[in-house]
Amino acid sequence: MRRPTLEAVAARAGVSRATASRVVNGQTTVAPQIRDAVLRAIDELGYVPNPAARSLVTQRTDSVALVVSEPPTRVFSEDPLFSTVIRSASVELETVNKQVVLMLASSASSHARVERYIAGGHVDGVMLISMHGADPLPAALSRLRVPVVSYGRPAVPVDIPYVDNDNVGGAELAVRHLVAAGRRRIATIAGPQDMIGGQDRLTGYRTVLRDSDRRSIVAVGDFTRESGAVAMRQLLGDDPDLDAVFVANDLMAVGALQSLRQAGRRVPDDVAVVGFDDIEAAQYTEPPLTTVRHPVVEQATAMVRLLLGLFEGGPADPVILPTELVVRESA
Amino acid sequence: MRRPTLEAVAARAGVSRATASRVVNGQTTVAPQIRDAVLRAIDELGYVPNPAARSLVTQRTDSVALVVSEPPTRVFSEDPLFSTVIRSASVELETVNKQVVLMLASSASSHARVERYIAGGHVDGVMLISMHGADPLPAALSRLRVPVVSYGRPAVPVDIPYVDNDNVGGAELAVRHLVAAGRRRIATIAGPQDMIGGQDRLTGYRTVLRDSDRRSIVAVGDFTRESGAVAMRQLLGDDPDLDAVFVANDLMAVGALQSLRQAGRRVPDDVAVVGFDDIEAAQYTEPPLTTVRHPVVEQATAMVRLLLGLFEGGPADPVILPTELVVRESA
DNA sequence: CCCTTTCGAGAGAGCGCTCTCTCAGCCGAC
DNA sequence: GTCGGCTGAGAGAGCGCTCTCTCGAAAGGG
Repeated sequence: MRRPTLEAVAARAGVSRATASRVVNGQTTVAPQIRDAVLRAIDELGYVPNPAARSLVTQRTDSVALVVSEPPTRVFSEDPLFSTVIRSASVELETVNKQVVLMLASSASSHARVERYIAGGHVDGVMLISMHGADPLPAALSRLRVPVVSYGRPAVPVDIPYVDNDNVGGAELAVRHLVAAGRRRIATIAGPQDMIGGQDRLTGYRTVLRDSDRRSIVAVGDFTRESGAVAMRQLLGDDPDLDAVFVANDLMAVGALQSLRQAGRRVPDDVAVVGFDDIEAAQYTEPPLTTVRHPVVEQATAMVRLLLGLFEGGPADPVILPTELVVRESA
Repeated sequence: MRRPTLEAVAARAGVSRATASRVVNGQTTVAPQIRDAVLRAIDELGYVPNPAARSLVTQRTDSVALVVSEPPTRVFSEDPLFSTVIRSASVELETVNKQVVLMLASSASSHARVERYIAGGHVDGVMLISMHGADPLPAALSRLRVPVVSYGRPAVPVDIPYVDNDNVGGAELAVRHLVAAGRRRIATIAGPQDMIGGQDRLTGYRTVLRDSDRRSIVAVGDFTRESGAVAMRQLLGDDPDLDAVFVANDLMAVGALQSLRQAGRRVPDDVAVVGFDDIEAAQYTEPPLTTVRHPVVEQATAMVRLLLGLFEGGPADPVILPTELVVRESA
């Protein structure tokens, strides 16, 4: 009781296997009545092409890997960003009938697995989400002669086209907003300095502060809520008179708000807070969080398009998307 | 400049293709020195087996589909549950060297796509996450003669083994806690009644209220934060004297807390609140949310094991995991 | 009316692998 | 010394599909 093959379809329709194949693949050089006969046979037999046989000869698989190269327990489940990227990329790939193979590359052993898998030709291309500077995967994959694109600029210089948002510009937007509101002592909770987002957002902060003749007050977190709370306490200890803080992502900003509340500071009256990312939760904090929005969905979509472009021999130029300040009540 | 084939490996090692294949697949009937010669050839050539050719003959693909059958915009990105399930399932499948193909089946057209894909034999089995009663996918997939398991009991009776938590028992735990605390007017914000979780949690609530001689006060939400806020306002309108509310999931509970705050009710002094799910955010609400925890990671892991068991001809019995009350400050 | 062009359909050679069948060689046993 | 059994290796048939090449027939031009 096997599945019907193209051979069976051809036999039933009274044509050759080649002709049946032509119909299945939508070639136009088939006479209408023959085409109909084949389609009828396909329908009656419930024929579905065998993808393994097909990709054996075409050398294509019509699926792409989405590699999330982060310790999954920490980032993946907590940060809604990942779900959004995965969802948007899936939706976009669906439109061109390609599948997403999801791979989590957390440990060194899974790195090896991913490499082997990609090298095996299971997929036509790779979308890589990796923010850590120390990550060896971008370099390893770029050596594999498989089309690779990255969500976010790779932290190490490597020849992979990427789609990113304007982290520096976004941070500048945020800090300029605080300056314009007359804040004098503007601190920042920076992200990890081995991540591009962490670096660039700190750069933006520094640039604006320098230009507006203010002193920088920096604490460093690791993009988790908890680290934001800790960093905020530290900042308050370092400079009890600070009147604003730019936090490099919303998750840490939520933690910072918590610490400010515990320290008896009113937001925004005593301390103004601006975050970065505009995650869902930013709307529901007390008070609602002013933050820098970057177009996650568009970025994911652009990444998919970039990869599809690569398949066709298109250009491999990075794409940078603009950011936007969303003013709520926290600043 | 093609990739090396098994033929090339065999030639270099001076053996037949069959012997090279034996080495690659770890068969023991190969003499040590020949085995070493083959391994050396593999290493020198950088040989990686072609998965399409292999699965053409073995009829296996070593990958499984994870089908998320929900309108993705609404549930997927907002509910951290999904990320956790996806992550846990991926990690578990990694241990047996199988890949996850992620498929979002939101619209009718994507349902068809998923069906075609599964029918095409792209994957060895399917893990289905579908909570909606009206969803035709579980029934469709169960007809396909492919091993299928479900995360959560399918809403329509269909012959698919599943892994679920004890929704009824969990709700009873929550409501009994409120009764024990001396609450008299215990309302509930139920989930959608076309979802199993929605139904069962309401059943649990009703059972305990009946047994403890209290009147039930019900509003229905759709598991989103927003709907929780709306339902809470409605409940306060219906019965301003209510002193407790059991909310069928944490996301709605967060919305409910917001409405309670806006209505000037203190939690838990005026109104006690118990949620369900124990999502990350439950720890960070004002006040921290008392809720029913169910083991999401374990459930996902059990689902994978169930599917792997099916591959080996194992039993197809549903698995029900216990729930646990996490007491924080809201009740 | 014949030859060339075009169009539609078939034949058949692979794609790279697994796996059964076959067989050579070597051992021990009678 | 011969024979049976067993181990290790090769030959070769497919898995189901695509795609080039070939060819017949119909159509059009000289």
